[in-house]
Amino acid sequence: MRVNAPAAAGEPSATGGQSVANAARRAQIIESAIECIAELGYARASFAQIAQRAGISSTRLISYHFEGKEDLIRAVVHEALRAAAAYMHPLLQAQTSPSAMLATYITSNLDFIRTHPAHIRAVLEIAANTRPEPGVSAVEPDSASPVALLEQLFRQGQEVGEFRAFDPRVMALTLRAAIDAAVGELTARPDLDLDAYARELVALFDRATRKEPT
Amino acid sequence: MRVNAPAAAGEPSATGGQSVANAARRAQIIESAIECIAELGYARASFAQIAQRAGISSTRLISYHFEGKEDLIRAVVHEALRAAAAYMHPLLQAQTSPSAMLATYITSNLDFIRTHPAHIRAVLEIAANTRPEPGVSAVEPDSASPVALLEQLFRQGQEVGEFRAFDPRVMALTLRAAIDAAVGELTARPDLDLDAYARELVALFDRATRKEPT
Amino acid sequence: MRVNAPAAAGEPSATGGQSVANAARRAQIIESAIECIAELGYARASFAQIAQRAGISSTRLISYHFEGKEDLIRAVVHEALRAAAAYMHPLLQAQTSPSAMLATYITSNLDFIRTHPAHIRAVLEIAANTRPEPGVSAVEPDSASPVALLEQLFRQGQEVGEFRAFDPRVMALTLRAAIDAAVGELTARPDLDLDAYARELVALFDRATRKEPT
Amino acid sequence: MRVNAPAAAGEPSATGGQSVANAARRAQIIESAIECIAELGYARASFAQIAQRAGISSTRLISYHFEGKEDLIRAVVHEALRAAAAYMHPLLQAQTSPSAMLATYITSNLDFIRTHPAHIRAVLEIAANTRPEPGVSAVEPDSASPVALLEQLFRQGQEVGEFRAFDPRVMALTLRAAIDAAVGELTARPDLDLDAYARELVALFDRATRKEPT
DNA sequence: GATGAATGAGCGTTCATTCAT
DNA sequence: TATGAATGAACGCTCATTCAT
Repeated sequence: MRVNAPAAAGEPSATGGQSVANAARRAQIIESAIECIAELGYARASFAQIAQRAGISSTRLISYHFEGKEDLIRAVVHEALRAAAAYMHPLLQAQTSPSAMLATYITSNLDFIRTHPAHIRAVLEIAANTRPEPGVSAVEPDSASPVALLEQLFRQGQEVGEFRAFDPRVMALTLRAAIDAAVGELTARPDLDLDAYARELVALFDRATRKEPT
Repeated sequence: MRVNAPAAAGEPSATGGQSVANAARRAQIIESAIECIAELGYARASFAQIAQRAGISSTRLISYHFEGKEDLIRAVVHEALRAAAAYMHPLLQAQTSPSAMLATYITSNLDFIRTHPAHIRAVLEIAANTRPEPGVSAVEPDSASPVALLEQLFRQGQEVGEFRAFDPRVMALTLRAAIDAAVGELTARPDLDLDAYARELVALFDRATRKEPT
Repeated sequence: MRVNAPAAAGEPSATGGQSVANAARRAQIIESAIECIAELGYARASFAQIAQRAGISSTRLISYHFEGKEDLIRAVVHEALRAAAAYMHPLLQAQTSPSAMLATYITSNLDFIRTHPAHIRAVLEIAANTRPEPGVSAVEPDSASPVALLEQLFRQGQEVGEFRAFDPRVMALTLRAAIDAAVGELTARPDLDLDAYARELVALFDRATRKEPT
Repeated sequence: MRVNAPAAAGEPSATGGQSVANAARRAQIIESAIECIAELGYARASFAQIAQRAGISSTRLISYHFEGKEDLIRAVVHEALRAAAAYMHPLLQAQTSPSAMLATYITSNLDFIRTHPAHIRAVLEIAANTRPEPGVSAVEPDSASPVALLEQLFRQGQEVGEFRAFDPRVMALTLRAAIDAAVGELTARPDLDLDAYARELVALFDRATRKEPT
């Protein structure tokens, strides 16, 4: 008798090759989950709500395509970060200096927020509601996390002499928090001018990082 | 003649003069709630957990002293902000310039975080998990909110010519987010050097706000 | 150690001599209970609601003056029936024939309903929601119950030859039910013409009971 | 596209085509609810009691098959009235005159009471314990209510000259109340002779309605 | 690949009542 | 005579998940 099998027989696991139909269903459920979490908040985004919004008759379909709630949440975060990276990465790659990349990071991130507010809200809800198991960020496998990437950017700027001396991790945490705070503000005030917000943040972090002219 | 009193008879309401014993119990429950929320997260901080941690026999005692969960949460937020203000206010009042107040705000806030991490974590959990009813911040009556107070500080600094021209609200949101991010970092890395963190933030926001020397 | 004492020491029992202040409090609570039951229904007429409406700070005062909920309910029924009897009895006594008494019973009862709708509604709510313990009517000590009194009236009318032969108990139950149904109709349609209703019922039961003229 | 569907996904709704197994479970739960309400009274007929009597492991199964308690109660009333109508309707249709229909209504209704006492008791309990929202009978969609149907019968009898002039609504309310009172009497005295009771009521309402011979 | 049926645990809340002054 | 404080039990309801096709 099977006891501790992680996935039931006949059900697609989170990893490994799914069929095309499988993948389409998964994407549909993930999309529905993103909307639910963004709109209702993490706590109220139950399987029932997600299934209903996805036009699915039974919550069973969710547990069929995902190993459990945790698995679904992981997929939601993965999808949101993937979409953000897909939008921002090309723009960042086109920049030639760390300071230009910093400005582009802020601007393109707020652009992404404008076009994908639900994705962002969902990730923030999840991040706020998921207990970090000791030493493990629940959101990301750590080294590829947004904060780590920013840290790396700041370090590069310091190495090439464009940025002053500061703790790259503190600066990275602060920048991420600043951008995430813009999401909260946008939610509270939907008519917020994100372009102006971006310009403010660019100026703020430009002064905060730039090496003073001699 | 009172007709539609919102609170049930025989139970102390949230407002109005409680007896000493009453107030002590309330404080005990609030303290227990703060610990629970900080430790378990908002979602898992059930009445059962709170009662258990408070050494109370039944959850009924909580509903007896508070009108409902919402009322308890409100009391938790109120208590946490009150404690923070009680710690920071005297120090802020002792400063004579906006820039000095800014540095003091950051430093004293991180000091408070060090000594009252649970209070801070609880408020952040609550803020993250409470849907803001349109136009109404669930956490505070708005005008006295931490962000609004910072906004005022920045405006004063601009008026006296100490700070450069920037959007005071964006700066205020960013500073609050930066400090709150420090709480998250402290949770993930308990050995974090908060003094160093404070120095980094002071330098960061000093440069971000200060009018350039001519 | 006291175990099965029916009433706590120092507390007035339901029977026996209360002081004047005691009686006044009891009356106040009974009045409040009547209003609550009539307005909210039996199920929602909790001690909390009753105490609140009575302007009493604690439900403890109710359990102090009454042995328990059952005792309070009994007092409510007793008071309502007493008030009805006090109103109707003199009018009934003034009648000289059973048929006149029948008409007066109907008319005066609907008059009482008009002036004391809450009393009537409360009794009906209680009657509907109290399980009759085997062989015992929960509402009344039986022999003095409204139905029993009507039964006696019908029997007298038959003995003096005014009423035809019929089962007095069926007729009594039907008349009581007919009058109680008027209360329900009045609740649903507050503008109901009770005088007309009374005339209809008088005609109905006059024909139902009267011995046909030869 | 469905957006605000009231029922949770994955659970069968009260309306619409259920599967056979679904319908059977629903019927089983309804039956258990009828017995519980009839036996314990409305207030004590909790999900726990109903589930226990139905031999169901958890109350969750009830919330699974019904949208909530209100929905279950609605189903109980519907089922009871349906069963009564199914029994009485053919017999009523076979009658050719209003007065014959009146007698048949009384007789067949008491017959139904004899064979389905729990159904009747349950409906009466529900009717007594459900607050009628202003203008809306909680029990029935009004136009098809038992009282309305009787009203129509009396009106027809008046039109064909069989019944005297009286208010049809008062007569209808009185007849329904008279029959319902028989249920109460049967509960208090299980050995009641319902045939005799029916004969008494037939005679009573025959005299109450019939046009006097000239 | 998909589904209906079923489940135990937990939620916040309300209940009448008792304890201790 | 009156009261605040405290209590265990029960309520309807929602949760993610498992069983059996």
